[in-house]
Amino acid sequence: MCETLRENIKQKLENGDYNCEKELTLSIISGKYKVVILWHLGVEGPHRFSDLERLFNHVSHKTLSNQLKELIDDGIISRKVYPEMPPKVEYDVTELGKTLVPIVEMMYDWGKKRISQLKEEGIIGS
Amino acid sequence: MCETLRENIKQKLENGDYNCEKELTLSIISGKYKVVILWHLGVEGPHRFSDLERLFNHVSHKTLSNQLKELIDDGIISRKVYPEMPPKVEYDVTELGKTLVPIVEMMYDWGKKRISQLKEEGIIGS
DNA sequence: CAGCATCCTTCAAGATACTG
DNA sequence: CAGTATCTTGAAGGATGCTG
Repeated sequence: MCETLRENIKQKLENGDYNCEKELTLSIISGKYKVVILWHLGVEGPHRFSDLERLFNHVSHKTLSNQLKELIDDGIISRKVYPEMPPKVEYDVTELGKTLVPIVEMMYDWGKKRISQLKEEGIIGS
Repeated sequence: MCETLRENIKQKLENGDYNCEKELTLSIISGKYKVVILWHLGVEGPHRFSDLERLFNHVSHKTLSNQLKELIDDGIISRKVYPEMPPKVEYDVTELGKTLVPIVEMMYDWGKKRISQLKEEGIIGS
């Protein structure tokens, strides 16, 4: 739902085709790992590529790489390369990205509460 | 990104496989029209199927129908049928759904601000 | 009016292999 | 270590037609 939804929204914006305010936000955070990436960077600070890779057990290089690239394109995170061998790259949230973190945190809190509820109702195991 | 991502998350929850708090929230609001549906129902009140259809110029019956069904499954919105001819069906947010509306509103506000910024920077037309 | 069934398109994400 | 390139696939979403 990413590359093209994102492109799509951008085009709609360029055409002044609204109803998009929320779609824009959604288009930025939609993507299997983006919210979680943002949460870790926003709450815990900068991470290296391999750190992020470890956080998501089964993500492929390419997928993680793409998600990061899109977040960079959208101005949400930054990429800092240390000229070393072996290479070291750190990702961090930008100023713009920081304004998005509260939303991610609310999503986190909501999800946590919802999971507790579901457990109390016996719908999911504890 | 919906039906199966959603199923996937549910299974992960059942297995106690975490990292999911935010994924749960995202899995519920991901879907091309869900955030916008939620916003309209949450902010403006109940809507009929055809009202919603009119809000999204190019949505197909099936797609809208699916999005609504999934939101109902997740307990976010309710469906009320009036026994009339022709049929009348109203959708509204549930109590649970109401707790999600603030997040949607924040997404709306963030998107609006971001769009203004982009306009000021001359990146998109006004 | 509301919505289901069927078929079809397209695109996000995975697998795998290679590079500075 | 941190990527890119290519190829494949599964599933979200669209189009169309039928029904109570």
